[in-house]
Amino acid sequence: MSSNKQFRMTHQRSVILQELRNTKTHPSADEIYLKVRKVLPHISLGTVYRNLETLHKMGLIQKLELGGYQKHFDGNPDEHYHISCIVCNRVDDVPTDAIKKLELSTEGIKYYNIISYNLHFIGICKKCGSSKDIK
Amino acid sequence: MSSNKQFRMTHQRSVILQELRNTKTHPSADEIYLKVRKVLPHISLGTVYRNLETLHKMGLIQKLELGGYQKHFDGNPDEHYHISCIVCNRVDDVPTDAIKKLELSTEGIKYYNIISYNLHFIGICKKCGSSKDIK
DNA sequence: ATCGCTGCAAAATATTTGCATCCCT
DNA sequence: AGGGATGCAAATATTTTGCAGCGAT
Repeated sequence: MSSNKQFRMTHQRSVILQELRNTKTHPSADEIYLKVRKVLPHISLGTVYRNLETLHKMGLIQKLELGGYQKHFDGNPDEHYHISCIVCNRVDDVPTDAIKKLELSTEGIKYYNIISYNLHFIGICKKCGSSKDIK
Repeated sequence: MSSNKQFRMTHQRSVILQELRNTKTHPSADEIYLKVRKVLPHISLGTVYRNLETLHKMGLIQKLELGGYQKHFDGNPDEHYHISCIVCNRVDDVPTDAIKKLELSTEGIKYYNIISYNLHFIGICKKCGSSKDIK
């Protein structure tokens, strides 16, 4: 009824998806744009944004809204958690087994129909932590 | 040494803080701007942004980066969780006792020095859930 | 042959910043 | 008096969108 749109797998879309799958750094849209341009020099930033949104709707990638200025993207669509460095903003995966127990009772939440939750860790990465005053 | 700046409590800053403390809706910067203008008609949006940042640095308010387009602000600086509606973007507090147990083992995370974590719930609020096709 | 997708550029949003002046401490 | 804060406006930064032509199915 509502959204029966056919998604196509264009060359641009495919290259963006491959780039994300081959990267562990959870890049932002403009970082993806710069990388993809090495393969497709004429691709536009608008196309990158549109494809990231589409790939997200297709369930093939994750759109990470971890705060900060930009959104980041993750080629792994399976649920997992992230940790980001408050100094350099890098984003890493948190291995699922790092979380011993997450037991929630959402009975106290009456006004909402809960769909999911995000657990996002904030810290300082080894690189930034060891270089205290090197900006 | 590094940041020994003296913060002043100006009229504008005070009004913004009061507004946030009297509001439960976790407003965005422009919503705060519109409300504060009723008291201070000549305040500028830049001043609102600067003060929200400063009040955050002073530890008096929280800056919520819950994804989505804008940042939201919370006059309650104490740690608590939030839930937002994917339809209308409203943000509510999650009562602490709604969380039965959150037991984490962060031993699996080696590369980071963990400072904190955000637990952010996503759902559909009663108002948006009951009106299925009313946009 | 559809109809979604692309490149380009302009527009829309959100936030930051330079500067002269103001005013809290 | 000193230096942080303000108002105004211009500048950034990020993301979205209109449009004519292109191309996947």
